[in-house]
Amino acid sequence: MGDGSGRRDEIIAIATRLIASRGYSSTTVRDIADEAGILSGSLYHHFSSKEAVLQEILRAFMGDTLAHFERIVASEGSYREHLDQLIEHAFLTIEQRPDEVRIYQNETGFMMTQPGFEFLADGAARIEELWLEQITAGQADGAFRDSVDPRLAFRFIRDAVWSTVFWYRPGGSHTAASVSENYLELLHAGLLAD
Amino acid sequence: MGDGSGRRDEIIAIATRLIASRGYSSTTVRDIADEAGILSGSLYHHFSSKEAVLQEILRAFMGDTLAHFERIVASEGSYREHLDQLIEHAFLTIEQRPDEVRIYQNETGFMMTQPGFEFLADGAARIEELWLEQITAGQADGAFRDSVDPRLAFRFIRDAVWSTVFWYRPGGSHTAASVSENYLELLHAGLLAD
Amino acid sequence: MGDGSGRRDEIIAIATRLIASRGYSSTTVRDIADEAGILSGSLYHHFSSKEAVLQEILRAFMGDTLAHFERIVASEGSYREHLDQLIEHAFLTIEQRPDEVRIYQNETGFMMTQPGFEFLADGAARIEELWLEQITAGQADGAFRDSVDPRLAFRFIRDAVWSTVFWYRPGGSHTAASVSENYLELLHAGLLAD
Amino acid sequence: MGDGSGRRDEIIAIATRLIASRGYSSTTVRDIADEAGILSGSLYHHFSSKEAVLQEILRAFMGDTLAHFERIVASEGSYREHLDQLIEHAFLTIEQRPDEVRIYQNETGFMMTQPGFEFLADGAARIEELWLEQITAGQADGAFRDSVDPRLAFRFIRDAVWSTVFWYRPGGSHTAASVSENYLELLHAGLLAD
DNA sequence: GATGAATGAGCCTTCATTCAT
DNA sequence: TATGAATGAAGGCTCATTCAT
Repeated sequence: MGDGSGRRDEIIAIATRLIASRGYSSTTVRDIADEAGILSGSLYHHFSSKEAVLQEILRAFMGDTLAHFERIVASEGSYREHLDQLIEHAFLTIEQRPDEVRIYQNETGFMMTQPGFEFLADGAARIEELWLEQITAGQADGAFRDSVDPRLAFRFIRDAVWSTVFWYRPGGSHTAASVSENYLELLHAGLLAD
Repeated sequence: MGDGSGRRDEIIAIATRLIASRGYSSTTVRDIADEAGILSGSLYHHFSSKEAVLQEILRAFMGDTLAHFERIVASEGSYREHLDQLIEHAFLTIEQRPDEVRIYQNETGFMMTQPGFEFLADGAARIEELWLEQITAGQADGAFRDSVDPRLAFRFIRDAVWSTVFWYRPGGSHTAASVSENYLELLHAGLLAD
Repeated sequence: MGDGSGRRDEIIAIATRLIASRGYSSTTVRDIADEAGILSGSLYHHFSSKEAVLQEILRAFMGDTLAHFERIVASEGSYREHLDQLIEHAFLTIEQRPDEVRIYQNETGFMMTQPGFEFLADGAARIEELWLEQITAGQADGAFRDSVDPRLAFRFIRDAVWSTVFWYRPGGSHTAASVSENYLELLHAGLLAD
Repeated sequence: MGDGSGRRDEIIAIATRLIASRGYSSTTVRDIADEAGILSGSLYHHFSSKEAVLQEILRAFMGDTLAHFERIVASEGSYREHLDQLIEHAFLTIEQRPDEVRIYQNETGFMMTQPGFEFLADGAARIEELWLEQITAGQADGAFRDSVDPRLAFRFIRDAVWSTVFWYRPGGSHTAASVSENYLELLHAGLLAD
């Protein structure tokens, strides 16, 4: 990752920015080529199709995210610490690679079922499995409230956290860290006063 | 609402279903016309443009949602009760009008800035304001934990709740009511065991 | 001519105004119907087609013009007086029925060859014939310079005069009468000083 | 002028012929593409829109005409000689580039006010100015009859001369030169015998 | 006379993709 | 690697016209 043929990486970077802001189907091959300073037909020397570009973007994102998640749950620490780290890593990703997160959030739903994008469903399944293990184990050892369906808890957290990419803007009234902190507090203890 | 000219309403219903499942830009005027049993050009007897169809769908949805929300906060009850009712109404809407919710979730981001869709930004702003009033008032009277930024709390809830439309399917292992119940518990008391 | 069924005449009047200002092919049946306060389909109770409307406008215009021209050349007076009267009548028509003149000038070229519009070519031929008689006769009796091809003289005058409809606007620096006067002087004696 | 990219020039030539004979709005992009032996969509590789084609045709015509006119009035010679040369150049243009003249005559009225076609009004204004200078100067030095409004004289000549494009056909009973000669005589000395 | 709904043909334009050079 | 030209399919939309009510 990173040793790519220069031009290819440039194009991926441009495509990522464009697709994140306009959506995949509204971003044309010409848009991408224009910003790369070449003709649209010339893109096909680097990628076999428009879909292949998206695939590459999503595959890299999914791979990295999964790898990080696996590393976290494999590390030392309590289930609660793991959960917090998973969440914190999500916020870190949103801060560092917002375009990829936006693309993932926007396009994954429609693409997941397309041929060639099976890795999306597979990855998502593995991620859910991995979170579920932490939550159920944490419920079993008394760390987490066990009246809540683990699957629902996972989706609750996942959706709340990753959705922040659509409105969080660095330089606003919150830093990524302060959003993370607030969210963790809500997640830990809820909204009701003690 | 309800007195519609029959054919128009039929077309809106078809368009709603199609746009919800394929996305606005991937749904063609021909798709809609085909399902309505007419030629694509004939759609323009009923609507001035494809965008006008989307506008009508979103406007109705936004209007109804806003009206319900206003009614809830204007009703008797504590801030906490109001918040719970707002959330429960969201889940009810997701159950009863999932296609409209899906469309709203998917298309609002890109459309909000388009001319003719100003009502989206206006409505969203009013909704945020209305939730914020409940949260801040509830913090002031001690019902809600006041260490959390009300705006972040609102977005946290909003994103977690409305996102369920993308994966909740009636007839699965959860009813809308049980999802609602689990989410409320998490929201109230958090994930950590007492 | 003139006793028409009210509604018909209204529609003809509207169509005349519209076609004069936008051109025949850019004026839609809907444009006309809108201004008449009816639906476009309802126009077909009055006219069998869009072309029929144009035909009626042009037929009336051609008929009136031809009738006037015939009356002039049949009246008492010298060839030169006749020629002046023909020209003056053209200016009068431009002042009183500019929309019809504009339509005639714009659409006649393309329409003349269409089936149903043979009256245009026929009328134009009769008009040319009628002018030519005056010019050749005037040349024969010494009133007109005979070094000029009569046919060219006719077209020269016709084109110069009728073209004024495209730029003459009442209320400007010239009245129709003063334009007529200037043109007659140029036509009589030319631009060169004596 | 002349270095054009081959294909582009071919297409412009085809479009010029077609638009001249059918009118701009009745000439379809398909018509043009068919004659060029390509698909209609392929035209957009060369031109950004149908309007852009018309714009290019008219811009070239206006530019050339204006340049010639400027050269004439800047040359040595009396006002009368200049005027005659202006007229003769118009006839030459009609003979050599009749399609462009036809398009200019037919479409300029409606297009002049469209965005992107401002050069038409600008050019027309400059041409009028340039003719007016000759006429008024010629009146001042006694060459031209000064009882005629120069503006009316200009329009009289302009309309009579350029209108010939609609009926002049080479190979008929007149050559362009003989039409030119007759018109000049009429313009110089009028129709009345001395 | 008019409405309301629809037809059918066609229009301009966009876009991913291909391929000879 | 890139260009330049083109394809082929489709897309949103317009418009004259028809016809049952």
